[in-house]
Amino acid sequence: MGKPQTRRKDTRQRILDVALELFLERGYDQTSLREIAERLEVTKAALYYHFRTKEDIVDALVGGIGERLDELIAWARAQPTTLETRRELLRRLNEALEEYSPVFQFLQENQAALRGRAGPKTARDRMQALGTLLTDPQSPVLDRVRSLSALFTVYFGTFATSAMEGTPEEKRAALLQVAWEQIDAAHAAHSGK
Amino acid sequence: MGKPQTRRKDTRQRILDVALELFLERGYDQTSLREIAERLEVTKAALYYHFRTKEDIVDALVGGIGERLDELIAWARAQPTTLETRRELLRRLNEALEEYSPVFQFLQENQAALRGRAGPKTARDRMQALGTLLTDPQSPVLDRVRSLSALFTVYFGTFATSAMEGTPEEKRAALLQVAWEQIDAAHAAHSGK
Amino acid sequence: MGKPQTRRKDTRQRILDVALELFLERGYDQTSLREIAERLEVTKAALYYHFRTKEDIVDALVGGIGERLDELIAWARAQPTTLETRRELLRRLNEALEEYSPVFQFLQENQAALRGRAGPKTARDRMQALGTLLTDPQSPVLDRVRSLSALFTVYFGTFATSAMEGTPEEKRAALLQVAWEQIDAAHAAHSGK
Amino acid sequence: MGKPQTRRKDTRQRILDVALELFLERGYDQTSLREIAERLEVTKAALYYHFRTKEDIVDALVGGIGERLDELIAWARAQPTTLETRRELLRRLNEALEEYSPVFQFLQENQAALRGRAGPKTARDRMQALGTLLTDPQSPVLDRVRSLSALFTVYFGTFATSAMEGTPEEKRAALLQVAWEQIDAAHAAHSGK
DNA sequence: CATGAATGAGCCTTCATTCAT
DNA sequence: CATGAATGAAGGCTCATTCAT
Repeated sequence: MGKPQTRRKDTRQRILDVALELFLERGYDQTSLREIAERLEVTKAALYYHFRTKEDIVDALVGGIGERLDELIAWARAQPTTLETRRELLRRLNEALEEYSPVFQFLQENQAALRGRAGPKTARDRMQALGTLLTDPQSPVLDRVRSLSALFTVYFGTFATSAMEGTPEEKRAALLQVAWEQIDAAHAAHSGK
Repeated sequence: MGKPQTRRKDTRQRILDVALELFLERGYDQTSLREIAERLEVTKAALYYHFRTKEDIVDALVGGIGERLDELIAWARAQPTTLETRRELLRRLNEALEEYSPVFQFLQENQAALRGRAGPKTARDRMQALGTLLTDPQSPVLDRVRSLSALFTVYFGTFATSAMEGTPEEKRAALLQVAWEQIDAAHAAHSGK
Repeated sequence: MGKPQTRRKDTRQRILDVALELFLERGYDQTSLREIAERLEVTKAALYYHFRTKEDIVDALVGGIGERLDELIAWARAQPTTLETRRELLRRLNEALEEYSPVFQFLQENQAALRGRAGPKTARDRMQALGTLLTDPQSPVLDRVRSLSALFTVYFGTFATSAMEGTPEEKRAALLQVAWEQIDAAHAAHSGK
Repeated sequence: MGKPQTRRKDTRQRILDVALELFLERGYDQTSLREIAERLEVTKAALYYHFRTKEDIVDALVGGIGERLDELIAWARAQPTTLETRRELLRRLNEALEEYSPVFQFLQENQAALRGRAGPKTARDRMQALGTLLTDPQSPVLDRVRSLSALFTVYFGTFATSAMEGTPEEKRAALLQVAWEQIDAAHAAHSGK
């Protein structure tokens, strides 16, 4: 009754939350399981009851996002490669990025630390897949760069605008509009020929 | 007495080369001084003759780039804030990025690992300074995003296009043109008012 | 009410079987309770329902054999110290060894790991007791070695001949005959004087 | 001047000595590197300067003995398979065993703990090779057991007689004589046919 | 210039064990 | 009977760093 000895059911989720928190604060390699355990006020061994290794924590953290993007890619592949599809793809990508924002930031900032693991390898593949879906393969370099630029705008802009003034909706709309202008331009030049 | 004995092409530089190589291959935190020493076929202690700490190696690696960018920022600040200045700023930024390409990649991929160190803190500051120099502070969100997008295009495009087909010159030109279009648009909307 | 429900052939015995199996495969110290539980498809905690500690499992495993040998020793002590008694002692020892063969092998291969535990201390005592029963204390070194050799022949031969060709009966008979020849020789020299 | 800070040259050998000492006292698995380091009054990390892993310590410990036995086996193979050769083989084996007595005891008592390592696999092979060299392959089971028994006598007797009264020379002579009688018997029966 | 030897801190991981349910 | 969750202790190992030579 004195101590909060509640056998919490959601320890697993709490571990993930705190881990992400610390990974963002101090970086993956510099975050030890001891620190995670301490902030949770459990022992290191408790973490190992829920996750077999430190990497497993990362996997659980980034797992959802992978599926989310794969769905997105699958959806885009099933659509006709029209300008409209591409606009919608960027919109959905922005949506996904905002939903998983902290995890994306974690992946972004810890690329090197996670190299060799399962996650990031496919992360790069996914970025590439998205790039391909936004570009016509036979289009000139200039248009391919425009498409790439649109992707960057949505991808990095989602994080970079967080410090910018303005309402989230306003910024989001601006991001999408700019990205759209870029694929519009890529498309126009190419199909107008 | 004039020149150093150049026994093996300057050990200090060889250390930096190998360190960067390994930092890019395996990440900063996952690269131990032992590995660097082994690849160089010297002892760990030898590294300590040339650098006081592991961080000192990073500092030496990213030192030049910092000055380079600071010069760039200083130059831009000394210019009138015209469209032409901004175009030239992007051009020079692209030049700097290509010159220091591997170091930039290292900084990019190891953000989290280097957090808290001297380098990256100012790195973020510099990115921000560049962003500010490309935007008019009182311009609407949409234009600020356009400028940001121009910066991303040059910044990330320099790395991302390395796998793309086309000659380096061609890709470089395309990158700059796309970035220019974006600040042009930002500028036009704003000044046309 | 009479018989236990024998739900799955007596869990306690299954634990012992699997434990012995694993102790032989991987060694006592290298076998964790987790492994035992996993192979049994129960939880670790279930083991603790049946055995208070890991050592208790060992004790249950080697318990029977201890009593068996103690009986053997008690029997031999109650007999006159004749050649015939010694022959019969070796025969019964061989019988016991074959009956408990895997447990003996376990004890044999894990002597060091079990040191300090209850079992093996007395195991050594028993070996010594057997040695004493096969030798006349005042006999010359040579004859004492002969008796020791007879003991080794039965003791280690039981395991060592398992890979040898021939029927078990044949090998067993050979083992005993050789051991007998040795105590015969020890006896003859001594009593013939 | 106060503390014995002498940078001792022979730390590597001291590690091996203390390791063997502790492995014999408490068993391989139950001896931690911390304990070895403490008894040596150095840090654990110092051990790792001299040996890459705990297993490497074992390898260094049992390395010499392997070569010793391989030489012995090679020598025996180069001789004619006469009774005289076999006698001499047993004599030399006894010599080797006494020379490396503690290491043999360590291998003997920690068989299970060392399973899967390099050492013991070949240890078993060597025992078998010695067994083969002492027996004629086509001889009857009884004679093969006699040869095996001779091997046991020398092999285990070397350790088992350490507690027995009598001078070392006396015991050694007795051991060899008993072993010889056994191969003599094996040989006589076989060649007398 | 450079090395061999060593340290102190810390890391990830595993283990035997406990206990409320 | 049995489990899910957790603990405390310890283990093997690696790392950045130091220093006498």
